[in-house]
Amino acid sequence: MTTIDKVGEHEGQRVTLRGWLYNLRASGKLLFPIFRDGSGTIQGIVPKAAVSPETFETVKGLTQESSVVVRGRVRADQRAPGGYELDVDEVEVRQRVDENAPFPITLKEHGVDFLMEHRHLWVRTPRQSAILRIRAEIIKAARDFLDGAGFTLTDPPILTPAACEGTSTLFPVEYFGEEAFLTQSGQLYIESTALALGKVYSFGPTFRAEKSKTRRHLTEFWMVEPEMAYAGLDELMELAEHFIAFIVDRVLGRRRADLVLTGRDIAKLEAIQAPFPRLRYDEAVAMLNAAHARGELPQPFEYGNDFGSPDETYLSSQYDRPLMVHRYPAAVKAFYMQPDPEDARYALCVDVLAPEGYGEVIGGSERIASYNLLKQRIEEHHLPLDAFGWYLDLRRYGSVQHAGFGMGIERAVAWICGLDHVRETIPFARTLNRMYP
RNA sequence: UCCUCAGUAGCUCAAUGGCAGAGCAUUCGGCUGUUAACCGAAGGGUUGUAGGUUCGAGUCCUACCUGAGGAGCCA
Repeated sequence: MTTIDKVGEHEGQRVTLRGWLYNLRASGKLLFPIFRDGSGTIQGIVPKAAVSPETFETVKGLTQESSVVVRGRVRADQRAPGGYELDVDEVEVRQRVDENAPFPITLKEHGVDFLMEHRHLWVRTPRQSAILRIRAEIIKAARDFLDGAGFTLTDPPILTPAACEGTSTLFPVEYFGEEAFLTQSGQLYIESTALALGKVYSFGPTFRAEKSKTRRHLTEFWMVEPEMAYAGLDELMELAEHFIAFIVDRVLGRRRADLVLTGRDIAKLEAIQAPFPRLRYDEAVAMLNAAHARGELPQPFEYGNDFGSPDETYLSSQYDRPLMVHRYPAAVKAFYMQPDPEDARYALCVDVLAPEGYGEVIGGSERIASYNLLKQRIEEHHLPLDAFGWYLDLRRYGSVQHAGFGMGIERAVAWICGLDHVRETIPFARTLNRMYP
C-alpha cells in the first residue's frame, strides 16, 4: 500500500494504490487509465495481452471518478509527466459511476457558475486539490511560526454581543431571545488574552455581511491574528514581514510541485524576503499623485481617504515584495488605533499590500492604551459604551502599549497561488450570491 | 446600493428578424504509446421567466429572475 506521491520509492516493485479513475484513454488493445488518490496522479498501462480478459474488460468499462483499488508494478518512464507509470495487473472496483449519470466535471472547460454549483466535486480536480494542500501548508506555517516565536493560541468567541469595529456589517443571530452577532474579528478578545499571556494569537473564521462582489471578498473567511503586549508599531511591522517571508519560504520548500501545478511563477515568490519596503501614507499619496500626473492612474487621489482598490494595485505593483504602508490619517481608521505621538492626526497602523495587485493581506495597528482616550474615541464613533465596558477594563488594570494584526488566509492563498479569485482558496466559499453547496 | 455584461443540448459556445448548430461528454464501432488522444456513427432542445412588437422572435422592446465583472467597504 502506498500513495502516488511516493511511488518513486517503490520503483520496480508491485504496489497497491487506492483512489479514483481520473481519465481513461484507449488505443486499440492498449488502455491508459489515469488514477488519482489525493496525493497526485499516475498513468496506468493495461495491454490486452498482458492481463486477464476480466481485468482488461473491467478497466475498459471504467467511468470517470469510479473508485478503484489498483495493483501493479511501478516503472520509471521518460514519457510520464510524473516520471513513473504503473503496469496494472489487478483492479478492484469499489463503486462504478453509472454512465447514464456521468461525473459532471469533465477535463474540458467549465464556467464559474457551473463549477461553484458542483464545488463538492470540483475539489477533486488536480488543480483544486493542489490549492487546498497549499492552503493547509500556509495555515500550518502561520501557526508554526507563531508557536515557535512564543505566541500562545487563544480562541476568541464566534458569537459576540457587539461590533468590534463600527463600520462593517454583521450577521445577526438569535440568541435565546436576544440579538447576537457572528464575529468579524477576534481582535478585542485577544487584546485581553495578550495582557494575560504576553504574546497570543487567534486563528478562526470571521464573518462580514458586506455586499461586496469582487475577487477579493468572501462573507465567511479565516483570519490569523497575533497580538503582543509591550510592543508598538515597529515591532509589529517587523513581525509582519518575517511572518510572511516564513510562510512563503515554507510553501516553496514543501509544496513546490503544487505551486507548479497551479501555474504559479515561482521566481516571483522566491523574491519575497524580509525586509519589506515601507512607506508612510503621505509618501504613498505622493506616489499616487505623481502617477496620476504621468497619466498612469485615471483618478486623482484625494488626500485623507483610504486607498481604493486601483490605488493599492498601483502601489503594490511598484515593488517585487509586499509593501507596508503605515501611519494613515486617524480619521479614516478604526476607533481603537493609537495616535502617533509625533502627530496625532496619524494613526500607528500598517497595511501590508501583497504584490501583483492582490491587495491588502494584513491590516494591523498599535492599540490605544489610555483609558480616557479610548473612552473618548468610542463616544466619538457613537458606539454603545456599555458594550465596551470589559474592553475599557483592559485600560484600567495594568494597561500597556500593545499591538497586533490580522492576516486574511484566503487573500494570502490567492496571492501565493496566483489565483484570480478567492473563491478557489477555501473548500466551500461563502459569497454574496452563493450558500450552496 | 450603484454601473457594466451574460443566460441556447449534461458542459463550452455558434446561429444578418426567416429550417435549432458545432466541439466535448454519453452509447456503439475502429486503432498496441495515448498525454484535454484520434477517426467514424447514434441519441440528446419548453433558447432563464412573463408579457409585447412582427406575416414570422434565440435575435427587437418592457418587466422580472439568476449569475458574473467592477465601484464603495474591507482581510
